[in-house]
Amino acid sequence: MGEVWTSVHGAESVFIMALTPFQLSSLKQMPLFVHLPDDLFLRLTEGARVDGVREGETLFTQGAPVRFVFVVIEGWVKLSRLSATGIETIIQISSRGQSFGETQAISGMPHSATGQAVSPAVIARFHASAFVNCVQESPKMAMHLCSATAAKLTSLIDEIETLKSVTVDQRVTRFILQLCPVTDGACDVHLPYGKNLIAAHLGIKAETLSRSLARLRNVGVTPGHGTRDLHVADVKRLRLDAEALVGAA
Amino acid sequence: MGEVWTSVHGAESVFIMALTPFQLSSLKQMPLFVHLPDDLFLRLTEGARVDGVREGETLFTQGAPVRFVFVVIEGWVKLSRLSATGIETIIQISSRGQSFGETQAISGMPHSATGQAVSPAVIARFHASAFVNCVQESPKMAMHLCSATAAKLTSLIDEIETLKSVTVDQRVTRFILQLCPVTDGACDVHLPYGKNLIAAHLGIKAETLSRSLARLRNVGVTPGHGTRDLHVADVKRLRLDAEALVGAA
DNA sequence: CGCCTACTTGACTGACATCAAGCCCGGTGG
DNA sequence: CCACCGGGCTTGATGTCAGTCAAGTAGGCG
Repeated sequence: MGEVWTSVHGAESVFIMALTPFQLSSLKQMPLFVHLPDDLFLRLTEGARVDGVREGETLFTQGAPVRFVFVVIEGWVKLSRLSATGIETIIQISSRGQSFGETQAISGMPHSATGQAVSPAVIARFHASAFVNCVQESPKMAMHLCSATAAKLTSLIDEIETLKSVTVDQRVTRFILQLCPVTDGACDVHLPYGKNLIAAHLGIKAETLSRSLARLRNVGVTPGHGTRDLHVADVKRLRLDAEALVGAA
Repeated sequence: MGEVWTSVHGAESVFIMALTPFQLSSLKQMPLFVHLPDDLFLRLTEGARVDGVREGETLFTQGAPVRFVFVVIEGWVKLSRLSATGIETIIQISSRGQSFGETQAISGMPHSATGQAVSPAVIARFHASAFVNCVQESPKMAMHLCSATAAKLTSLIDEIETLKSVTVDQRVTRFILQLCPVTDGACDVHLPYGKNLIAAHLGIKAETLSRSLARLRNVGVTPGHGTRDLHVADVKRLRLDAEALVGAA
């Protein structure tokens, strides 16, 4: 799948005005659209476009009116907020299948955060008005939108719980566990973006992350080949260790 | 308005099976229902009930299937989570107009947190199935549900930002500012629940809250008559001071 | 090959938690 | 009205963990 997008990847903001059948079928698999009737889906995608965006490119800005609904197809997008005094807080880092702006498009609220690519990415965008029409005409679409939003709410609640009640080592461990492709045994994981960004995402400083990773060597998390690669000796054990640390806190 | 509910307040879980006109009109004003067509609203409230609940009463439990959609009419409800090791994390403390379970009712997910009254309260509850029907039949209702959810998302994002980037004194200040009935000049505020709970809500310990309040005396926040009363010398100045503290961080 | 940036490591500081008294207020009973 | 308790709140002393500042190292890209 990735290779088909590669041509887009390399280019700088290549705009594809007419979606290829492959792009359409990819989009259709996104959580927001899986159960959408075909006719509505086709109408929705008529004004849509898919583009490759460069790392660092800003998709939308906190406080700006919602003109598009975005769906991440490939790559990583950072959701962040800038406080009055210029301090950036990372709310979430999202990838494949995540969408932005749907709820605001409906409610007419402005974007509540800024979205920025933190890797080369492929992003689909729909006109907000088309999206709203689609929801208005299809109760089914509305229901799925609600479901998608519920999932978002849950993930934010998780985030709050993590921030409030979990030590640094645990947060780092959870983050690594999320990246593990298996639930048992050994595996290698590749960090999807730089350590500075990971640290910010976890609500800590890069130095602290570094120290934490050093401590985690005791529980079988060792550096891999590159600086962005880790080796986990035993995923299941790591999960258990993470729980144990909670008890200690 | 409060006085009409008082009779309910005093009683222990008095169930009112048929809603009074007054209760209906109160409910109609809740964010979730404001723009709902009258006929749908009436159908929705047919199986609904409004009850007075005692302090400490649990409305729903994390992980349990969603049987009702709740709306807080009076009082305070604590949303919390219990980790595997028995540590409670407070997600939010909600009051008048807040609702729970709507999105989960739609998506079929279980409750993602536990809801418990932390003061005597008046709560409306609707059968989840009736609620879902209502949404299915009314795209308008679906839209408003999305709006309500968007507001929730935003408030959780605020919470995350606060937890990640704001000092204790600031969090305490923000909390007090939320309670101020005016935006300018002096005022008295009454803390809606105990300091232990407030501290947990702010993600700190009771001792830390106490010390923070002591420090805030320098910016015009002084103890009032009771232990749950505070006097704010100048709300506007307090707001400015809160910003200033951000810069220092 | 060399630079530049990202990452690591160390020493120090500071903020919040923890542990431990003590205080104050609200309630109860004399 | 006062004496007395009890729990929530406050205050102090100390510990711990993460942030800060600063130096050094290594990996990646030209």
